[in-house]
Amino acid sequence: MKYTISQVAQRFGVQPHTLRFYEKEGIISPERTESGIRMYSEENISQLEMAMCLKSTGMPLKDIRRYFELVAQGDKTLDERLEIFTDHRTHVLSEIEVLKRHLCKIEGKIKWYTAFLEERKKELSQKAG
Amino acid sequence: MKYTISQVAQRFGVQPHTLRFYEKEGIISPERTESGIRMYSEENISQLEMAMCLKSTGMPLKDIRRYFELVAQGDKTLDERLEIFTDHRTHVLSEIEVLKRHLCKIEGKIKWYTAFLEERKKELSQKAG
DNA sequence: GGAAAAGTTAAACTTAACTTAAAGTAAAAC
DNA sequence: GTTTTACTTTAAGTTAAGTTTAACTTTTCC
Repeated sequence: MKYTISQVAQRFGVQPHTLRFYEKEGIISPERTESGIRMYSEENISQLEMAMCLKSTGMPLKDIRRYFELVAQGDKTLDERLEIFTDHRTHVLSEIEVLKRHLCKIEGKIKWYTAFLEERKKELSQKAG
Repeated sequence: MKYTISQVAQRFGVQPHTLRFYEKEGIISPERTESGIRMYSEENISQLEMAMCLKSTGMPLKDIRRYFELVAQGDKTLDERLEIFTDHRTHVLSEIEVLKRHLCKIEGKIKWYTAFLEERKKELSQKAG
């Protein structure tokens, strides 16, 4: 099964020009029909899935391009690709830790504000009663 | 205890000009000495801590400014401030979920590559042996 | 056959969060 | 007293990841 640019765009929630932009950046280059229309293969789709995974975990486009360059170079780059993933895992784990740590602070604030507002409500109803 | 701009900068791992930039953006405005030198109070420090917490969890500077504007307006804005924090908690939680979900994919790749490379190593040692 | 979608190149624009530079004055620290 | 450090303003530059516009051609779909 092959897909047109707008089908793929819709699937990934982006605009067609974004996919052309990614292509220009050397990330995913689909085959073309004789007349020059982009046709994305199933493999292109799963490449894009990986690209989106890396992107939404904070990998810059130039590093994503690098990864796909290595893929294109075949088996001799397996070690380097593994390294990219292990490094990126470390990065994602530390991002999660940062978020969790700060989440605690935010939840502390929420508790504080909630308690304070609750207290104020009580006082008001006492005065009223 | 009061702190100079460079002491504060060092503490938060930023440059002095970044703190001046935040001031220009209406986030944290320390008092000045008679001669015009910025002196950050303990309160300024804890404000900055909160600002950094919000920033590193993805809140844009303009929203951080808005929060401090509300703080400056006193108790009448408590509800709105609580809402900012509860909304932001939701945001952070969903970011953590996204990261965790994609982390699984990345770990899947790591397993796959590791197994593949392991297999290849075995084959090589068999040929050699 | 006409509308909708796809193609092209090239350049300008956008937003966020700074950074750098220029160019000089003033204050503080040792 | 001299070397840091801090101050000012204004403006331009940077990076990332697109978006928008222009201006026009070509294909495909109904």
